Amino acid sequence: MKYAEIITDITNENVDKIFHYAIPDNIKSKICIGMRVFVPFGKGNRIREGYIIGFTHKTDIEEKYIKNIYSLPDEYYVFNSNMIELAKFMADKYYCSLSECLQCIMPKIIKDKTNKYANINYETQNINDKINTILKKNNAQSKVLNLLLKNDNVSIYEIKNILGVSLSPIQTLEKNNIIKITTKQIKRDAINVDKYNKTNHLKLNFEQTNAFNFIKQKIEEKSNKPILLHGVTGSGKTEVYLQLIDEVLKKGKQAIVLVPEISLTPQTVERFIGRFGKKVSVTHSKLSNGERFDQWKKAKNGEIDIMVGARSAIFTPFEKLGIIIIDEEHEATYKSESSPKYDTKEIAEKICNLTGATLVLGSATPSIDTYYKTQINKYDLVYINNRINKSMPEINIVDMRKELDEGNMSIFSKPLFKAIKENLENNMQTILFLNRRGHSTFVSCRKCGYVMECKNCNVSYTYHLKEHKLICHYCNSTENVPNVCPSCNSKYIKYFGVGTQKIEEQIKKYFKNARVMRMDMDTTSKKNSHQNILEDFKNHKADILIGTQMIAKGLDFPKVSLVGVIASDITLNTGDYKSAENTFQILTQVAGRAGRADVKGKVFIQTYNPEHYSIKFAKDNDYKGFYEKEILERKIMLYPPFSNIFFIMICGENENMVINAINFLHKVMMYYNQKTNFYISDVAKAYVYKVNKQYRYKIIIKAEEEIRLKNFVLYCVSVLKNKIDVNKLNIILTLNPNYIQ
DNA sequence: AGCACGCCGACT
DNA sequence: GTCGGCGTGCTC
Repeated sequence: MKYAEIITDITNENVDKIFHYAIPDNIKSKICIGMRVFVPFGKGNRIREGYIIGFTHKTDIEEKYIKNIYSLPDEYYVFNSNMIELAKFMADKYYCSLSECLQCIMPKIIKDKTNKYANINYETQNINDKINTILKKNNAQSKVLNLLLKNDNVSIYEIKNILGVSLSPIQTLEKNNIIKITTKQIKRDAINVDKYNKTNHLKLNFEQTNAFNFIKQKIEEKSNKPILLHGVTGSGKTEVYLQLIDEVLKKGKQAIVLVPEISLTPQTVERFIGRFGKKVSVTHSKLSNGERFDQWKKAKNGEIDIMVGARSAIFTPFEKLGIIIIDEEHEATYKSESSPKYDTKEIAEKICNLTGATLVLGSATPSIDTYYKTQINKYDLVYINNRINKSMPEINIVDMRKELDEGNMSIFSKPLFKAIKENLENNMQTILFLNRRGHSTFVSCRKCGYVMECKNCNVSYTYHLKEHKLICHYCNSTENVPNVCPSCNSKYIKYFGVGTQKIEEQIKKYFKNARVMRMDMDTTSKKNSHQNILEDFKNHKADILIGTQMIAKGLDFPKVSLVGVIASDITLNTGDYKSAENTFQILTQVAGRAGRADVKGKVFIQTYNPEHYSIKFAKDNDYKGFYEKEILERKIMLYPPFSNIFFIMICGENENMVINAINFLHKVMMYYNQKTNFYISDVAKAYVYKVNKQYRYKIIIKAEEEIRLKNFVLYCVSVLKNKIDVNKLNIILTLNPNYIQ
């Protein structure tokens, strides 16, 4: 083949296409698909990074315009052909450039693989004169200086590759203080496998065995239908995963296991490493790029066979992938919120189609979308209806309106208060769940109604007790609490609403001897604090754990026999079509924390909407009932999975420019919609319409067909970009977003 | 995205 | 007569 097909690392739609380069003889024997290359690009022939996605012998470009590949920086390929296919799929599906997708798949450190960087040493006396001496000579040193004069922080590795020089001129320049070489510290904490005790397979019960056999057979049949494992909380799904992975390993294949970041606790890691030891690697967000790269290489070289990690672990480059397991598949974090806005489940499905691996999705509360796919026979379904050896917790709904009628103005209803008291007396542990951090929701004046708001974002400030400050949850700006109302000068400026801090304060007030811990964004910002809190609570160093949704997932604490949900209405009243689904899921998940050992658990759900179906079905632990009701609602309202929702937001500091652009876009859409007949909303302010001084306006479009909808939006946006200068604006396009903003 | 080219106004 | 503003258009 005469030419290499190359995608540059530039992320811009104008250059999002294949460029053809000739292959010089000296690299012909080494070059292969998926390798990185350095190529001269553009009029200045600046050296840029590129990726080989194919070879060809024909091109429309005249021979004389074809340039040579400059060099190959790596000895190995970064992408195999499946990954290139995957990147193409992503670029098309998530409307972004191929370059962006390739760079999303590859480990970030590859881009600056070495940790030594060179710069001109401007601290040296008469540095410019010294450089000019050297530059006249036209030797290797002058080449290096020319490069460094144009670019800062060039890695030694790149200098050698780009210029084709040896280390020697670089060393000489350093010795003469012309350039300075700095070393970036890369920390490598490999997992110490030895500290984990080896475990063996546990005996599966009837339902687990059934699920295991079902999936095992699908793997053997090489079925390319994904399988949903619907198992109630505490049903032992993880043990099923472990034994399935063992089956896959026996066949010489490899496994990827995805769990939500907050479930990636030491307990989870322990289960996988305890069973499979050195074959397992774990990635999580706290790893450095260097550590991540180590794992990537190990996976590529077949030194490990199992990767456990959060969302991005889906791109682990196993050559013999046999199974992908996505646990807690309903979790919103599986959707990337920044470009490429990929859905991990869709990516996983694509990878399985490309490699023949089997996709297993697991959840106690499957997403409506996924469950729907089992009902229309796109996915297989297998379930575990019972906990391993215990009964489900007893769930009580508390009508907070009645409590108020009876004169109870406190955060805790009488039944919950009594249960907390009894539980403390029995020396058992309690979890109190509230989906909101901070102390109070907002600070307002009882006399004039003035509410303290953030200056940058139009949201009310949240009062934080410990800092005694008002904190904006959108931009993190803080302000002191006023003594008098800034509007009417009255003293009656007060805190309203409830946050986790307020609950902590109240518990300490009513239960003086109780040991209380709080777990939310504010108490877990330090490294390991998350693990430390959970570890301490597990060891019964506290009686009551108060927390936000990070305590709702997968924790298994035998002494927890009581769970209280303080205000279930918070997730219910978000104005999102998924609010019922989210409420049902979070209630079921948090209730599942109660009574996992030999004590029957009790759950109290406080709500002002006791009749709401999401709360009722959660009480009865009736997923199927909830699904039937919810899917009907979705069908009537034409919400996903019966439609696709496109969320378009335009942001900018100049509000008039934003309004101007979005109104124009709306007009274009209405014009072209005469043919397509989609549902198009009016232009509206985003829920939080000012964030970080940026004004935000939105349009929402609903349509049944995903591809037509996407093409429609992209076309209309291109019309907008041609007619109006949008350089100072940010146009955000999201198909089926997790949340409407 | 960058970078060069190019076509107008201000200044040595 | 030259320097420099950034609008336009191209990149194998």
